[in-house]
Formats: sequence, structure tokens, C-alpha cells
Amino acid sequence: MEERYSPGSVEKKWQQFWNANHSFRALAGGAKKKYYLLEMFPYPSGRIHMGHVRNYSIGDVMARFKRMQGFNVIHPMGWDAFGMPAENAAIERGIHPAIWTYENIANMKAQLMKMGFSYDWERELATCDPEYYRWEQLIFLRMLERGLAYKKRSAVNWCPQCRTVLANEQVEEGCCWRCHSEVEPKELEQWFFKITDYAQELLDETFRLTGWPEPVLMMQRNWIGRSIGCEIDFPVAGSERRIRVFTTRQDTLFGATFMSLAPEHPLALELTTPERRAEVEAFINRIRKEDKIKRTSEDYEKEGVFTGAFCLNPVTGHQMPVMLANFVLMDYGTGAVMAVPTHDQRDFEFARKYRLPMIVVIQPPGPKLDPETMAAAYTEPGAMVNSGEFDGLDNETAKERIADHLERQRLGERKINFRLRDWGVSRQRYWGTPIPIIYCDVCGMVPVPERELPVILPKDVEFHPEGGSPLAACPSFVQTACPRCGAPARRETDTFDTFVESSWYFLRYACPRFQDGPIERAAADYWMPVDQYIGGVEHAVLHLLYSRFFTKVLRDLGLIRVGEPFLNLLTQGMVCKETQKCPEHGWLFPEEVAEGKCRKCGAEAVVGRKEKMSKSKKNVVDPDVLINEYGADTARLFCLFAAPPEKDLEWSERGVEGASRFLNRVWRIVFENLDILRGGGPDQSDPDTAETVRSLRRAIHQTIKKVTEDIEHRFQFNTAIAAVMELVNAVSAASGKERFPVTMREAMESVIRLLNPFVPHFAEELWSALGYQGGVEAAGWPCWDEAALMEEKKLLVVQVNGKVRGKILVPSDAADDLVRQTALADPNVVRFVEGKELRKVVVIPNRLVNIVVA
RNA sequence: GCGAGAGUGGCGGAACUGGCAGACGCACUGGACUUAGGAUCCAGCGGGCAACCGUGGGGGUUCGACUCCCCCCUCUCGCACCA
Repeated sequence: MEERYSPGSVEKKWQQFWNANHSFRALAGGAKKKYYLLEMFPYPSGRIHMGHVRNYSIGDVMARFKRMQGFNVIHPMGWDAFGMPAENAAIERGIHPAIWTYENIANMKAQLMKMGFSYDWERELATCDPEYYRWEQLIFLRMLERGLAYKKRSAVNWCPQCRTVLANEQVEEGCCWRCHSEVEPKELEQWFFKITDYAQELLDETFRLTGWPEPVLMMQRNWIGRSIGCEIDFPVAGSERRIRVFTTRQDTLFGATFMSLAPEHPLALELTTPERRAEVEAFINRIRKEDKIKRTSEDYEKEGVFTGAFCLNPVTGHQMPVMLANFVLMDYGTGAVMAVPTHDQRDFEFARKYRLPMIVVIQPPGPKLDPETMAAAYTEPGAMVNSGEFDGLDNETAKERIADHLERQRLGERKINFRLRDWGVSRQRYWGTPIPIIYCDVCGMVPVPERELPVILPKDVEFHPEGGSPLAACPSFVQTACPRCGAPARRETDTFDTFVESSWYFLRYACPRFQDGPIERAAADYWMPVDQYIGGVEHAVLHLLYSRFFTKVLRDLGLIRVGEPFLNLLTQGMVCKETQKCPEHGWLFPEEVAEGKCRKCGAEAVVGRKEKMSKSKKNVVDPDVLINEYGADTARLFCLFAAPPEKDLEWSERGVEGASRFLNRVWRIVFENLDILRGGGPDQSDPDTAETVRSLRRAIHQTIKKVTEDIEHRFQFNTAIAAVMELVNAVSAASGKERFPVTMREAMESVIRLLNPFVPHFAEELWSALGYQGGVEAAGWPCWDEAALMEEKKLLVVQVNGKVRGKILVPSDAADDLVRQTALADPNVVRFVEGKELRKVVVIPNRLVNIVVA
């Protein structure tokens, strides 16, 4: 027998084999159907973590499975190589970001290779390569021409820690998504991409992306946040000015009794009367100073101030005091809200506090609402009252009628409003794609001419911990000549948000070395869209929304055909592990705990929840350690077996051992039976053997069917692997193996082929041990034989009043009558039926019998 | 508050269109082989002596419910004064 399974040498051997044979090289064209399999590319932080191992193991199963099924699979990998950590390393350790990044890429690539993932490395790309970002700069110029990129001065989210601005999507609960420091508002001139132009299409398509998980689509819909209503003008009393509001409740217009403006509203000070001025200014200044967290927190007290001005309700002519209210947001709608205290809870609270008038305009069925006694706003449907010609209508109908009325009278118009804001892409950082713009005192803002691209990131810059963009402090970069008039001019020193690079990398994979443009049309048309995309759910509204937007833009620029990048999306869960904490010393590494006590101080270590692996919580497992100890195949098998992909995976050392044990078991079965498997004659035909063969063959083909369906339709890798384990158990339990060498071989060949997507090195080694050359993948995915699945006899369950009381063996597809007779004759069943009135017998063919007695 | 998802043995998780609850694995228990076993193999393994009881809790539909319907509880995630 072969010596023990030693993953190290087996894995090295087959990685070399795949490399030498270019096994995973993807070429466009041919008779096979294409299949684009993609996993989210990593940021080159230096080392892969278990999240990567899981993500890429899941992807590799699909890639190998589809290849075995005869698809022309493209499975690329690359590097999301721009970003802050490289720049921080430069500041802290004096290493240039480029050197740091490329060293990390080399290390991580070696790690990925050791995992045996089937990537076409010939398509590898790094976004920090000028050969990549030059095309991004070109795309930007095209967007600029079309008005899809523009610059404006506005309040933006500033992260003091990262010393740069952030897009709205990158702020989580008022904090930076990367470093979690509190974000401050800052008034800056910044570049934006006009994602709002695509809001409707981005929303509409979410209803057609049937291959996406519903929660992700829901998150995108919420983020886009479409609402239908009206914009209505309210004339200011004694002035030509108008205040425009957006409302979704135009049916409550007759109940609007005051006006609420955002403190930042341009009319706020203008409308204020002289005697109110001091108070209003104080209010505005106070609210301005409050940070975003406070202003959006749950128990934020509703406050306001009266401007002294009035406007007129356009349908009733009533005077409405104009208030400033701290809860009205300037960047949603028009920054002004018509207040209907009877039918909006916020307005209700506000009106009670400042003793503002209330009029009920929607009556629920039952007791009549009285503004004097109402305890809360009434927001449910009802009948219109106090609303002139609209009285008596139900409020939903009134919504339409009033909208019609406003449009006819030119008082307002129907309007669809989105929550989505344009994507701010300027970053005041060095390690990113330079924005190809030049500022000339004479000509103003001038785009860098195409032929001068790329604008290359200069190498000779200085990094200072106290901040300031290194690019801005680099005269050789900043100083240039105006492309239009030749006068001395300055370059834009902001760089792009790194989400810009990841918004189109999947297109560049189709043609990574293309020299004549960002995307080679034919290659993209062949490979796109991505058939299966796999990554973490944390990108639900960041990367995944930006990528969809970019794909649409590139389509409209005529560069590609598709409008949606990812046909099917799988969002895998996190990798979690138990945490431990010392009251004194905080989070503890497992080795800092002995017998439940902190090694430093002896205090009781608190075993915390299972949390996402993170360095700060000291609960990470290094994939390298795992690979060295158990091998890549065991690491992969564990990740795939312990939980279904979309759920969180709980780390378990025991689980890893179990995975390893299973592989050893299969290894042993193959080598202990190698003579039978390689040299045996035909199966013997004695009745006992024939019966064993029949049931074993049934098990083999049931397993093939189940594994195929579990992978293909459900991504249920855990149950697929469980099914193979069951088959292995059945083989191992079958006695007299030497009497059926043909079936033994069929069984073990099936096991090996079915395991290949999960544990490819292992499968290759056993496959070659069986005497094959040229790899398992060439053998293709096994097909199941329907005939082998047939059973001549079926074991049916017999229930009495829904409880299992016996089992009977009947011919498959036996007539119901026969099944019924057999069931009633079963001695065990008789015990429970005897002496009772037989009410009913339910026979479900090939499943069960239920006898109902009184 | 709104939206989405989830609650099943000691643990991770199965159970596809309503049809044997607990596949598979881990842990555990007993045995075999052994100088040894943290290797391997065999057997057992939801609770209860039993009748029976068991899929977060309570109702319902059904011959039959983890699965469908109604109400409630808990947890996770996303959004959060969006007018």
C-alpha cells in the first residue's frame, strides 16, 4: 500500500502539473458554451485570510465543476491594489506604497497558488498598474464629455483619520466604513459621478436580477429610495418668492398649517424678519455645529424657530408660519417640508411643542378625529374632509386628483424623488488613480488630452503623518503646461475613490493586455456578463451598486453590449470564531488563556460570542498554518462542508480534523483495494453479489444525481459532500469487495470525480493511482444512470393516525390496493388498528400509508 | 420605527413540491486491535423506565406540518426624522 496521504507533496505535484499544462487558460471562442466565474478580487494587504480561503474555495468548486461539465470557463484573479493601507505603510514604515503593494501581491499570489485555485493567471491584473488605470482615466474623460462626471462645491463627508472625503455609501452610522472614526461635514469642491441619472434604471433592473439574493436587491432598492409625490410651490406672503416643497402626501395639502425649512435652506435668512434675526441666526449656527451622528440619532430632540415670515397654502390661502426645523434635511427633496401635523408624526410633535395650528383632513372610519385630543398623527388611509371639492374621496384617490389639480393650476407637478445622491469620487490621497484634469488660470478647467494619458502617479513624493496630499506637495507633478494655451498650469491632485477601479475590473479581465482602449469589444461581448459572481455581502450597496452603474455608463458610451454585469450573485457568510476577553487586558489570543484564565493577570477570561475573525479581536486563524498542517485540500473541504456558503462559517479545529480524516479514509480505501481497482476481472454473478452490486450501483448513481443537483441548483456544497461521504461509507461497509471489481471501480471513480471540485489535488492523485493520465477534469463530470436508480421493491412507512407503526416492503409502483392490503396485514400495524373503526386509508405511492382509525 | 433573514440534539448542520425529524460531520460512551493511542475498525448516541413527548411560544388548516395560515417572543443584518 502507498505510504500515508501526505498533502504537501501531492499538492505541489499537481500545482506544477496544472501550471505546465496551462490547465486553466481561457480562450474566447470555440464550440463550448462560455461560463464567466468571478470572485471579488482582494485588496493586497499582505496575507490572505480565512475569508479569502472561503470565498475562493466556493468559487473554485464552481469553476472546476463547470469545466468538467464542458463549459469554456474563464476564472480570473487580480488585485484591487490602490488604497489607504499602502499609504499608511509609507507613512509609518517609510516603504513606498508601490513597493509595499507589489511585495504583498507576490506573497498573496504564492498563497493563492498553494491553495490550488484554478485561475487563469495569464489574465492577472493590478489596478495600480498604469496600464490599468490609464483606461480608467480615459473612461473618466468620456464621462466628462457626457456630463456624467462633474465638479461641484458641496458639503461632503470628511474622515479626519483617513484625511479624505467619503461617498455617502461609505459612511456607516456616521462613521468611516474603513477606520470607523466619526465623519465630519466639510465644504469642498469635489468630483462626482452622476449615478442619479441611472437611479431609475438601477432600480428597475433589481426586479429582473433573478439570480441575485433578495436581501441584496432589497438593500439596493432601499438605498436608491424612490418615492412618488409632488413638488408644490408655496407663495411667501408679501413677497414674490416661493417656497418649493416635495411631498408624497399631497392628499394632505389642505391640512398644511405651517412650513418647515432646513436650517441650511437658502431662503432661511432671507425670509427672516429683522426682529427675529438674532434668534434665527443663533439657531442656525447651533444646528450647523452639531455633527451628523447627533442630528441623525434616535432621540434627537425636535427643535425649531419661527422666522417671522408667512407663506400661503396654495389651495386654501391660509397663512402658514415659516419655521426652521432641525430635522429637515437640506439634501433630500427641496430642503423644505409642508407640515401637516395631523397626519405626520414629526410635524405633530413639532406642532404640539410650538403650539402651531392643526386641521384634520383625513377621517378614519369610526369616531371622528379631533385635533385637540389627538395623541398622535393619523397616517392610515381614510376619507377626505376639510378639503373643498375633494371631500368624501378616499385619500388614495385624492392623491391623484390633487396632483391633477396642482398640475392644471400650475401650482406644482408630479415628481419622483430619489434618496440616492451622486457618487463623490475625489480622494485627497496619493495611492490612487490621478484624475486627469489641469487647471489653467486662463482657460479654467482643462481635461488632459487623450494622447497624454496616462497621467502617471509620480514616485518621488514625500509622506507626512500630519497629512496633506503628497501629490499636492509634489511640484514636479503639480506644475505643468495648459494643454490648450501652453501657459503654466496646475494638475488636479485628488485621486479617484478606489471603488472606481473595482467598478470595471471584471470587464478588463476579458482583455487584460488590450492596447487600444479600455475594453476590447469582441472579447467583452463574448465573455460578459459574469455568469456567477461570489463575494461578501458587505458590498451590497457599495461595489455592487457602483459596478452596475459603471456597466450602464460603459454601455451608453458604446464600449460594451451588456447593461448588467453580474447575472448571478452569491454572497457568502463571514468566517467566525470564538473570542476571549480579559477584564484587565482586553481581547486575548487563545494562547494567552490557560485553563480559562488570563495568563497575564490570572483573571477569569470571558468567553465571548462567535465573531467575525479579525486581528483586533485576536480570533484569526492563519490559512498558512492550516495549509502547512493539513494541506490545502483539507482547508478547502472544511470551509465547504461546515456550513452552506451563504451562512456564517464557524471555525472549528475539530471540524478541520474531521475533513482531514475523511480524506485519509478515502485514500486508504483506494490504496487498500488498488489491486481490485486496477486489475480485477468482471463482477461475479452469484445472487448475494448481484444484490450487493445492485444496491451499490443505486447508491453510486443516487449520489451522482444529488451532488450534481446540489452544486448546480443550490450551492449546497455541504450536503453534496455529505452525500459523497455516505457513498464512501456504503463502499466501505460492502463486504467481499474482490467479488465485484467493476462496481468497486465505478464507485471509487465516481467518488474521485465528484470530489474533484472540492479537493482537486487529492482527486488528481487518486485518479492517477487508478492508472489514468491527463487529469480528472478531462474525464468530465459523471452522469447518473436512471436505470440504476430503479428499485424493484420499496420500503414504505405505515402510519396509524399519523404515527409510524410499521414498515412494509412492496414492489415499486404497486397498485394502491395491494399496498393497502399489505399495510393492514402488517402485524405491528394490526396491534394499533385492532378493534377500532377504520375511517380512512391514505396511500401515497412510493412514499407511505396512513391508516386513520377512530 | 421600517425592511429583510433566521430560530431544529451537547455542537456545526440535513430534511427539495406538506409524507419516517435529526442525513453527514464533530463531541461523547462502550468494545476490538495495540507497548501505547490523540491512529484505525466495530457498536451506540434527542428526552423519558414506559405509554409517550419533542423543530422559539400559542392558535389554526390537513389523514399528515420543521415545511402552509394567523398572533406573539428572541436573535442577526440593512436603512433610519427621506417629508
